Amino acid sequence: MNYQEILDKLRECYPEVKTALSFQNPFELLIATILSAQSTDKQVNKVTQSLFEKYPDANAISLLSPEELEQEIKSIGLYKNKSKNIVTTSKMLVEKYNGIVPCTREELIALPGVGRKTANVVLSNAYNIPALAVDTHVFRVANRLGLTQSSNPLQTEEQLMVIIPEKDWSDAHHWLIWHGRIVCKARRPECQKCRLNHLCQYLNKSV
DNA sequence: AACTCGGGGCA
DNA sequence: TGCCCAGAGTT
Repeated sequence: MNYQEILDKLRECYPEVKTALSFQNPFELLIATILSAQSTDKQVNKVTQSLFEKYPDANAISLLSPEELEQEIKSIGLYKNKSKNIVTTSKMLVEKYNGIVPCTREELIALPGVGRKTANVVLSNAYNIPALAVDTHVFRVANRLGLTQSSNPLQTEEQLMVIIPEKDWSDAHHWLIWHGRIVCKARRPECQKCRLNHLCQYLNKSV
């Protein structure tokens, strides 16, 4: 399998690296990424605009009750868990890190609501620390294209980091997500429109 | 490994 | 009306 050919094709298909959650500072990116779990980026962007206007930092959100935060974010779904986690996370940021989002994977994952994928997003996008975030799209698309042969997201992450140059980890994350959302969808992938179908095994084999 | 959280967008 | 969404925590 020619990995480089697939990666070149992805870069060609998605030349400008699009980030659905384009947040400037680490705190906003962290909260937006926690909120994005199983929710669409449209839903998240709609909620975060007013949220960060009223409560711009960890200290402000740490003073809210989970019920108060629920009212701000209830339109995105899964809001009870997310409200509780975000308030607790904000309190931990204030108490342990002086309100600053930490920049190690271990410290990030220790925050409630933050798993490996969210931690990697913050590391790579907010702190420019090389990390390859694997979500459901990346996991599915990388397997279908034959970039990986993986049974869980951590395996996908490890295998992709071997194949892809470190400088491209963040870009590759976005290529694979965009491809997964637009073409290589979970249920009804549009293989006839896919510009990688000539070198993809998913069309001929059923994965 | 399976289950739960969930309102809103869209066909 | 039914299906699905930039995951994480619990059992």
